[in-house]
Amino acid sequence: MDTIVQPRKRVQPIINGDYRLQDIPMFKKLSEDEMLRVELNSVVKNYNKRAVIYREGSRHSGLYFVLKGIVKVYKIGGNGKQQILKFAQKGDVIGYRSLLTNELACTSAKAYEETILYHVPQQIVMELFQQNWGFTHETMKFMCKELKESNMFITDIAQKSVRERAAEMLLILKDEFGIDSYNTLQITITREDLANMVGTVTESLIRVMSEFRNEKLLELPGRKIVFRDIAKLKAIANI
Amino acid sequence: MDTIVQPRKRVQPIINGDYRLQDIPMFKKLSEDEMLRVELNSVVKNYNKRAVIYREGSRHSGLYFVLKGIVKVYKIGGNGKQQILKFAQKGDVIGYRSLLTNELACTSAKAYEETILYHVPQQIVMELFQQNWGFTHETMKFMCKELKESNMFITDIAQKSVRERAAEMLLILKDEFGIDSYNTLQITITREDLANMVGTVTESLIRVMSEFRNEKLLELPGRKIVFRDIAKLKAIANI
DNA sequence: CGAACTGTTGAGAGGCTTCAAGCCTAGTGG
DNA sequence: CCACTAGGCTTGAAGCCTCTCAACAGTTCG
Repeated sequence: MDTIVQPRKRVQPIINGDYRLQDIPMFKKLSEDEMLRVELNSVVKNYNKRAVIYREGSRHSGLYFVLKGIVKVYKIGGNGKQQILKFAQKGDVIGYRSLLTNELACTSAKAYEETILYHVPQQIVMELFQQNWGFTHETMKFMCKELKESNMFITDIAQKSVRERAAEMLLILKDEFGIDSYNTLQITITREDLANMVGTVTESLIRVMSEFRNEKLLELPGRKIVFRDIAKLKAIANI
Repeated sequence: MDTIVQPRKRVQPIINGDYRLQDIPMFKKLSEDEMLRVELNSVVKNYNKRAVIYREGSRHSGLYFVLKGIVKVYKIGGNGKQQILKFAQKGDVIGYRSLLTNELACTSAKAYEETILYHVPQQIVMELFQQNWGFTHETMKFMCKELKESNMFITDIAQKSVRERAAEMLLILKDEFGIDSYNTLQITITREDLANMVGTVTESLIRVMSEFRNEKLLELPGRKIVFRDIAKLKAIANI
């Protein structure tokens, strides 16, 4: 953890067009010196599809920034069923809760497709928090965003029907991952995982999706999801 | 907002045994000078039972620390039904999300009984964040605690039955507000609000409570809730 | 090519909500 | 201080939504 410059260790992302550290809001706040200190002490990690990043109840240190790919963050309920809390993608941060509280992880994280993470060790992050308010503020804002989303989700799941929640979740995925020029959702997700996001069982989710297809709101070729009538979906979602 | 000492404005709480600023974890991290600056610029506010502190969609600035009483924090769903997100009590902070993001409030807060809050204006809080890492860290840890609780609640509400969630919520209230020597819960809460916490309708919550009474797990004299068999409640809650 | 996983539909059961009616209590005003 | 009234509490009945169980089709990947 010394501060001697070690050019060999200089990481690729800063120069690679596909995934640049500068794209991450928190890193924009760092000075050149601070950025160098981060780069000298951080590691780029590659994960295959379905590889576990960390597991509920385990100890892990530092922050993980998503440079590329998608990470599924979830909890296992008492009956062994997954509840998906979010899909983190490029620019998102995971693992900050354990870092700040020194507690064991309360969620699990798994690569949902080929994923590249940037791991910054605990000591470096804590240094940045103490010396760079802009970095800290961005982190706090990110936490606030997640808290707001959690509060909305709690209210929805407690009060809306499966049909309403499914419509809403599809629209959320659309906003987060986008659609192509044919209105095809840009994330491939299994029915089971969709159900685990919505908070229902696979069969119920499939029935609702079939309803949406029959009502010409969606097309469902293979595992793709194509939006046909976003306005009506919004009306159903009640947002 | 000048820094001239104004002894007249020195607030009571610091010396009143009932509610002392020193009891709030974040304030423990402040230097004497910082504490004085806070005191010179903050206001003690009293709220009657049912008084609104802030409303969803409104703008409010600064942090509210609970010195005494209980604050109900909730959201209104699409159908107008309340979802209670938490009961804040002595030592808790509310309103930090709007402060950090400069967005409108995404929840409402109401005094649940006679309540005393300590309001610290935005500028002062932001100064403290920038100059005192201990204060900032405590705030972040508080946010992490709420995020963890949100994640657990999402998983529970998505996967557990009303009966399980009701048992769990009673145990959470017991841990947060305590019981007296007769095992009586130290918060008086209406059935409707209990239902709004659990995420169900009043009638369903009442039916479950009646079951618990018939099974000798609870006694329900008037509006009091007396615990008779905490072990069995834990078994039902599945925790 | 076959095994394992994913997707789909049907039937049935049961948990939860809705609607309705009446009782109880806490707080208010005379 | 007491009567009154509004709001909180409770139970019943009916029906819908969602889950469970089961069977089978389609897909993916070693």
